[in-house]
Amino acid sequence: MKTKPGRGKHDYRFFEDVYEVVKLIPAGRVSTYGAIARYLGAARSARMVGYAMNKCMDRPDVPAHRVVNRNGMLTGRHHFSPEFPMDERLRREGVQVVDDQVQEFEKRFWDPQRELL
DNA sequence: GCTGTGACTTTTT
DNA sequence: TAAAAAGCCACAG
Repeated sequence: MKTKPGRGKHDYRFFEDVYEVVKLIPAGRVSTYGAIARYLGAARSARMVGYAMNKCMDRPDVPAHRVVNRNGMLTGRHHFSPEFPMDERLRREGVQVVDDQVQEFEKRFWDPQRELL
């Protein structure tokens, strides 16, 4: 991803690239804000990834529930609709979640840098 | 174009 | 070991 050809550096949309990566996360797997930020070449912009997620709530095509913090904790569950909670969506995909914590997080972790190359 | 902000992460008390 | 502080930066107003 990163900057697309033909698109000036000024027009670079960080959020758009975040969404693209998030959409690539396979069902039943989870990734982290930091990993996504690193893959996009903005290692110090992990917060921005979370910020992007906040804005993507009106985008059904972005599985924001598969993005957690580096400890596998569902820090953003309160931003989801109460009728479709983050942990419930994950469980439906086969991810065990106990007390806002992804179980076997290291095995579920999906690193775009490694998996996507 | 300056200011505040945040679904993070790392370092320092 | 747990809590607090500090970097970090794209985006919105």
